[in-house]
Amino acid sequence: MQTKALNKQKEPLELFREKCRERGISITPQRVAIYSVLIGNQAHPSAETIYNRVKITFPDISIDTIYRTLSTFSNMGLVDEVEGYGEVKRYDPELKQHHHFRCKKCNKIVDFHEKSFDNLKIPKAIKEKFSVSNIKVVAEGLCDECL
Amino acid sequence: MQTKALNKQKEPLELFREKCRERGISITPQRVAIYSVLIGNQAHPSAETIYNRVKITFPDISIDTIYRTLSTFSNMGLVDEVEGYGEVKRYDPELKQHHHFRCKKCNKIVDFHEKSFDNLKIPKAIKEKFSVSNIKVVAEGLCDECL
DNA sequence: TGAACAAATCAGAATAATTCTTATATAATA
DNA sequence: TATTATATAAGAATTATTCTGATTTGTTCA
Repeated sequence: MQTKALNKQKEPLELFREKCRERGISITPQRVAIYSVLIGNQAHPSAETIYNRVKITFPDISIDTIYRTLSTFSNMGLVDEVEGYGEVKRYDPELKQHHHFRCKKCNKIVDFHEKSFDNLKIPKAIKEKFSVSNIKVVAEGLCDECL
Repeated sequence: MQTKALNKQKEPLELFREKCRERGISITPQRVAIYSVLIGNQAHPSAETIYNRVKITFPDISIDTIYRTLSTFSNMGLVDEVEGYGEVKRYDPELKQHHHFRCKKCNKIVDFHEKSFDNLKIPKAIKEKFSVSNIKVVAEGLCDECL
């Protein structure tokens, strides 16, 4: 059924448009293209990766637009910047609570869900001093390909 | 008592020398100086920060030596590279299991200890596919200064 | 619908972090 | 103490990211 496949795309794009309107952010074709690349992307892409994908349909887009747009999306809460280790920035379009496995060799980040990790109690010492908006578990090691 | 203060320095340095000998890594004055700066440093310093500290006693040291040495230390398991968000690399000399709070604004990373987080069970799906060497909890939000 | 204006884009320069290259110096070892 | 492999300094090179300035484009509202 084609309808279902189409809906998968349509829904988040409509959400995107709404969020833009709410915040008075212009809906430009570039932003739509970048957001479309992000939707459902599980690979925590870098700006460079996104740039290469968007260029296919948007050959004249500038890398600066990618960076600025990702920064805008991050401020809007449409994507998260996720932990790397001093290499390049990585972006995650998954907004539901989840956790990360990270490969120490190739820096791949893999999402996983685990209910028992979703309600960890923040220690008093931290909670009293800082304002914690999110808590996640990060497992580190070697991925299947690097093993 | 001066003795106590001195011992604090002497012990980890001896450990450092041993690890170097084990691995056949030369013990150079530069490496000793860099390791000394790291010992007990809770601030997850960057290469730049370490460079500035080491330069006080070692004015001619090269930034490249700092980078190479930190990389060597990381391979030796003397320090960990810790999660940042695409800014600069950060290093952590704390080897005991611990967890991190990270400020989303100033990128400060604060260690904390919480026994109940030390034995989280890695989900089967992850464990079966990857080799996990360490698991930690990362809390994110705003620190006291940024609030 | 179509001007007007603020906001967004492109292109390329600038900056900052990190790594590489090469010649020299030094730690380890016999 | 001489030998040799390793480490270092200096500066060039590379890469990621941001900035600048001129141009274009969404959005708004008459």
